[in-house]
Amino acid sequence: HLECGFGGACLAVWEEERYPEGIKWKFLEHKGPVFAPPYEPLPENVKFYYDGKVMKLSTKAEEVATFFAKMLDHEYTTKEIFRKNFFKDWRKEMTSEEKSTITSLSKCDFTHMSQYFKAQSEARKQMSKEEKQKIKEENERLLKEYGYCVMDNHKERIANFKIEPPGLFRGRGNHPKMGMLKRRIMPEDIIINCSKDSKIPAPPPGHKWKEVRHDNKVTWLVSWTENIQGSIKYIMLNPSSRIKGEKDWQKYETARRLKKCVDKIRNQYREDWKSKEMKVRQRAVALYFIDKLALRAGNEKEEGETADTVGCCSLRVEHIKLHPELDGQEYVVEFDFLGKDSIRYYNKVPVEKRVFKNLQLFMENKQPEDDLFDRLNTSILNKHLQDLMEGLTAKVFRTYNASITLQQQLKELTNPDDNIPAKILSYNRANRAVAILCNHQRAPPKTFEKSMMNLQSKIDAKKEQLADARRELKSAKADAKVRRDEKSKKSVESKKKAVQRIEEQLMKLEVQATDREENKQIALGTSKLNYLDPRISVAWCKKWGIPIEKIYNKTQREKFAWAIDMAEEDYEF
DNA sequence: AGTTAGACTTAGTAAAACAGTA
DNA sequence: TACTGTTTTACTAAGTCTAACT
Repeated sequence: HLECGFGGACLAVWEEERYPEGIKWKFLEHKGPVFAPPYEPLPENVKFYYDGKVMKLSTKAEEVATFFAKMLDHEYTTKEIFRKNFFKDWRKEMTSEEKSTITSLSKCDFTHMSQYFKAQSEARKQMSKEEKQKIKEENERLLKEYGYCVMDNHKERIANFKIEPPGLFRGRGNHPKMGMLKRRIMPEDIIINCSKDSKIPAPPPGHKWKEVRHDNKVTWLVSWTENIQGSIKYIMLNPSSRIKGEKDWQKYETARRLKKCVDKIRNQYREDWKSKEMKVRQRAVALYFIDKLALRAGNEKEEGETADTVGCCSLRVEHIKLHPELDGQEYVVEFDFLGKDSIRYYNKVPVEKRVFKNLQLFMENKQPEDDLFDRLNTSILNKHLQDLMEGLTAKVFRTYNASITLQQQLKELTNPDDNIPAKILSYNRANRAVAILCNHQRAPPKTFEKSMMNLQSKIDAKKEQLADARRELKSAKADAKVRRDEKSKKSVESKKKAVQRIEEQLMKLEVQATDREENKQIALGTSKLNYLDPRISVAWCKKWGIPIEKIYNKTQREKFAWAIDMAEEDYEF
């Protein structure tokens, strides 16, 4: 309570009990995962052709073939790496006979299979209401049975209780493993984690779990090893759960602690730009980028295992260009690299002279593919940060800068005289400033142009409606002047109201248009969900009388329940 | 100090659900 | 009621960071 400043009255779920260091729970009971439905072989009449001739595939080979057939319309089935990886893995599933016959992917004809799946999905769309209802009910039953667990004294929602079905791997960007077969996960691959005194979930009949363990130092319920990267996948709780909410709260508290010492840290790294030690200078310049530009830390990645993307510490010489002068500004650094998810980061930033000179130094005698910060990695950087503040790591700067930006922008942009839609536009703009800072992008929605046109025609229609209403008001006024009776006075009043109402509607539409246009390629969700201290938003809503539902939908309100409960209108990040 | 496994957060996209309208 | 555009949810890949190990 001292920490949250909430006083003794709060007995919210997320802070009712403190565990000793590292202990995550005392009791954990769940039903285990839901497996992907077994493969259903194609009907006899759906054919696969090799080299122009019908060929009946073994069940295993057929299953993998259907994965490819389902993706046929996608551009990546034309990519060489995808095809090569797919074919290699597909051949592993073939019988020796199939292997000797099928030697070239380009001779494979999946079009009939593809048509069949298209027809299937068409049929699914055309299903009757009753059939759809039945499916919905089945899903609800599954959720009810497997979608919840008991952790300590609470029934909690599980985030992903379904095991990922087999299919073809498609990484993002230019991924060297695209097209590889993601194998089917069996109970024998699964590790169950639950408490000893709980009812241990039963494996499907005829199967066994790989292991059942009782580790209360971790939060996951189920894990398995995935075959593409060999990494571990987990089933964990929903963001609305106590265990996630508490962690989220902690994250923002760490960022708030950074707020208290960020000036000192900034002074420190500016000093370090002058250090005799190259390692210290590199660390200081990198930290400056992380702080100023909200770059990610940039761990090393194994070459050939993933797409070639970088973060701050892994920047290479080829990713920046130095301009002593550009467009009337001095010491401009031009960044151009692929970050997480192969999203391009492109930015031209004027920097301080010392930073610029240091960068020139770091780049001396290097090839484009050499590391910019050759004496630095995330581990060195984070160790240093740890010394500056307990719990400080590179990512805290992103959280801190995102949240502080939201708070500043809200202060700056909110106009007390605005109505609610206009205030919400201001909120979205503040949110947008953060999304731009963090480089959260999205592909422009496929229907974007069309939807803008629709909105514009709505606006035009509304304008005409407004003009009509005004004309009517005018004539009613004239009429009232002549007649001077109650009835015509009343008519003027109601016409006035009508004009007002339409004006408001028009304004709302125009605001919506602006908002949408500005948002074309920017994704607000990621920052809202992961970087913005929700208490800032809650406080803002309280201060301006905006219903919280206008800012957070149901899921978001569940995730941020702790903040909605905690924050008052005077909350300061 | 470097390497790797493990656990957890952050990320964009596709599918599903919903809401508004013809 | 069917359709269409928008919002929400599901999905799972791709990061960060710690700790154990060498």
